[in-house]
Amino acid sequence: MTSTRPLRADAARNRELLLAAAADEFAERGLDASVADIARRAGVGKGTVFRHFASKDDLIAAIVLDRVDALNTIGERLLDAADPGAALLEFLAAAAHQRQQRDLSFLQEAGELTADVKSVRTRMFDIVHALVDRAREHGAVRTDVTGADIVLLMCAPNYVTTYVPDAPPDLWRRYLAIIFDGLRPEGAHPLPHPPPPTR
Amino acid sequence: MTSTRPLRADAARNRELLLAAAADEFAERGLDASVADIARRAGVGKGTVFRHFASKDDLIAAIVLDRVDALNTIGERLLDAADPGAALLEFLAAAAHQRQQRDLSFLQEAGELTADVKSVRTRMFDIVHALVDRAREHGAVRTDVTGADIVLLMCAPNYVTTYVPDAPPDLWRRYLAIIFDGLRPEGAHPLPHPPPPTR
DNA sequence: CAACAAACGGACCGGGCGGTCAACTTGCTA
DNA sequence: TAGCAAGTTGACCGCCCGGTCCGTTTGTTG
Repeated sequence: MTSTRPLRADAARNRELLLAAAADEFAERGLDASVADIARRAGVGKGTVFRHFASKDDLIAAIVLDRVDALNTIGERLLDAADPGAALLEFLAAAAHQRQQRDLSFLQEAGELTADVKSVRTRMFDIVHALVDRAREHGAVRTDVTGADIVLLMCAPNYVTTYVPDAPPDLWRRYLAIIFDGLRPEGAHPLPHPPPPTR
Repeated sequence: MTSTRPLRADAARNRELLLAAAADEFAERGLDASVADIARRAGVGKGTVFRHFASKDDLIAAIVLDRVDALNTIGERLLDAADPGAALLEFLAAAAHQRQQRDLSFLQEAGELTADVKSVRTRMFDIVHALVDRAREHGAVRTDVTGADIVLLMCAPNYVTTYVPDAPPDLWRRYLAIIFDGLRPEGAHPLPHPPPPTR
């Protein structure tokens, strides 16, 4: 355990400024927004970025960690909701709400991951699987979809809206509704391909 | 009209090699695969790339044009199919089949587009709208989805599979089926957000 | 308030990118 | 088959990126 003494006041403030600026910049310009731009947006020098985060990937990982962790907290709370179908829907809404798809792609793409990131990811998978299992048992979701399916479909609502310029901020709700209707048992047609492994 | 005299034999061959190599490279590595890699894969020098295409964007545009055009041809053929619901599904399958989502994102993102690209795009929108209208009138698709919705959802099946490493090549069929079930009238729940404008 | 470590900032570096160019090769045609 | 335009090539250019480094500033502590 690296017993780390508390940050100096200005350093702590800058760290938060950086995280916020980076999140904004990534949301606007995608993951290849430049470190220099992020620093400028936060009002600090570029060197400061690397004082707080070992590399750009490290900065991204810090953001992802925060957000997936927040999502996990929501998910865990929903695990004993009265209506499992509504709980799953709410979880997916929460995921879409904070443009989670970039986080997800980072979680998958990044070659080797920190232990932190790995653990938060498997925890998320577990939660999704549990939510889906409960919803399925409750008859709220068709019997042939798995947790792995939902993990993949999770960021689709947000993704499709990236194609419309100046999209209204909650257009994703429309596509989440359509996709969720496709997950319901009513009117389900058999699926032509087996699900991917759980991993 | 630039009345262009026919290409020399080796030049024509190299052009095809380049288009094929670029399509492969873009499919594997995404749109920021380097021009140098594309040239190497095609077995030509880097300068040759720029003799055939004014810029990297121009090369991308040429590929997109080809593929969207091919898709349009399929779409037009499907316009007078016996079963409009099946026709729409088949169109979406054709779109997913050739990893159309990168094309789509280029069509939308690229700031200013060639007249060619613009025309092929509006033609595609028209075709999708016609397919959807027919399917809706036939009762194969819920009444509250529009052509614009389908244009957006078109590449989602492919997109979601990009997250699974070593995905089986037609895993997208599974997610197309789920999404298409969400488009059917049976068991449709009202949508919480109006559709985006047609443009 | 003195003094020191912690934090900061921006010039700087190496590398890879898209794109250019001039010397060289090659397919076509008379 | 001779000659030339069309085509090819890879070294080269300028640019921007992630990351480093060290002289300077600043919060903290006794």
